[in-house]
Amino acid sequence: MDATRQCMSDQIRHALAERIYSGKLPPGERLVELQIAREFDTSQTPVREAFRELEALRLVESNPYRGTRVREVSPREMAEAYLVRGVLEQLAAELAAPLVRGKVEKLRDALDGIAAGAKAGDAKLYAAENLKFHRWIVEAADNRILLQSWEALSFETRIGLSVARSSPQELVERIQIHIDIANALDVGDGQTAGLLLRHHSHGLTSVWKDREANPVEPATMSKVSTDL
Amino acid sequence: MDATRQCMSDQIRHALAERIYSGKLPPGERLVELQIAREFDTSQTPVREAFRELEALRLVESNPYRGTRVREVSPREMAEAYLVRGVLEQLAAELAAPLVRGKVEKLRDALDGIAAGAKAGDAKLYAAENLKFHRWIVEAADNRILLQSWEALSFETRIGLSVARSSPQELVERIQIHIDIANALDVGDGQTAGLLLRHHSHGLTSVWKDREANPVEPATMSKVSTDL
DNA sequence: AAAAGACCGATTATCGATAATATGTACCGG
DNA sequence: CCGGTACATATTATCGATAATCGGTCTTTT
Repeated sequence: MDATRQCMSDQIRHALAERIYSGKLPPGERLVELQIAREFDTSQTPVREAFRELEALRLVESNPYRGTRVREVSPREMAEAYLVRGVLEQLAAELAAPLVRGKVEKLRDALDGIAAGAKAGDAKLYAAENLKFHRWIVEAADNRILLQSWEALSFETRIGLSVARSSPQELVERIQIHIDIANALDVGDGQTAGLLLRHHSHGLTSVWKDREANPVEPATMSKVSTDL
Repeated sequence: MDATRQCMSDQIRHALAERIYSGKLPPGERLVELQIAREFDTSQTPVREAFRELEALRLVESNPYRGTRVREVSPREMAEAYLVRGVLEQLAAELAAPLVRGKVEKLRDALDGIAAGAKAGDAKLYAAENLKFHRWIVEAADNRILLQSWEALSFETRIGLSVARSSPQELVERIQIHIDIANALDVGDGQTAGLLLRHHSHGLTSVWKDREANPVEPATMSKVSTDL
């Protein structure tokens, strides 16, 4: 938002978020207030405020008098998040389609990146470009609330990438659906793009749902409503 | 979570949220840290922490060195929120249906409350029961992430109550769709229930879409909309 | 008179210190 | 040897005071 972050608490929040997303601070890692304060050459107060904000973003978790630590995301939560993300992106596609028909150049750029990453077996590049691809669609929907809701799930999904390992071949297989999505949006077919996105996201839940004793039950996707 | 809120910042957050939801603190109202601190007989620090948490809940908005105030929700945001809520509830219905088939007693209780509120023209009752109805479905989906995403929209929708107007007759007309939704869930038809929910929520966006130009006049505030 | 700048009061952001609480460890009676 | 209690230690929660910044007002300059 601001180029010049004047508030120390904002700087700290930014830095910590970066470390968490990058994996430098792994899930479960304890965050000690005075320790971080010393590192940033500041006092405890701004650190605590940064914690409160990070907590709201669900990046960290804190209990009274017991401290703050990087949040752990269970497989179940991952599966749940992908279900939600699926319907959000479906809506995004439906809203975006009429607005972006014939104007999906940027989306195809990300598509190229995805393909490059997949074929090179570069999971990091794939993840970055994939995120760019999906975000573009959600932003194109021109619905701020939708974007915020979607972003609120970014932690789960981003963290997932660094945890779940998909084979290079699986990545290559996922190229096609992204191509189909881009094509559908290009011709203004939001229904199709939406369905593809929802299916795509739903498919990813299977990666997670069997990793725990009690997996989430996905909806029957065979007859997905295409209304509205 | 805890019955005994030991942290002052939690107490403050709780109290302020209550006031905002109830309307005692109207949108736009400025919140001065030391003022609130004095009122709760505490210092500035816990108040600031409460602000950070409320900000994350999007109940308040703050700018560095410029203070914190109760967030204003624009008609556009309201319309956007209902679109998002629609797909979330659609997903909720699809997930919940197989789990609640034949076990929707509680839902019908809320249904009775909705009908009673509508027929009596009791907007407040209608609102409360309506909220209960929808929340029951989302909880029944047994997806914590979905519930969190849904709750994140509660501010927009709850605040809307005090701004939007619906005639008593409109409320009565909305009874039927709730009945249909409950019936569909009762027989395990999540597809139908989901579609009805999405349509229902989508329909409410129209209430907001064209309101930007002509704001509500105080005189007509008696007709309070209570839906969702 | 209008624009620019300095000043003032109010409020926020941060600090250093203190109180409160949790966790781990040694000690005690059994 | 074990369960349980008191103490020591580490860390969090809060406090009171100070520094930084904003917004408006009052000059000053052209």
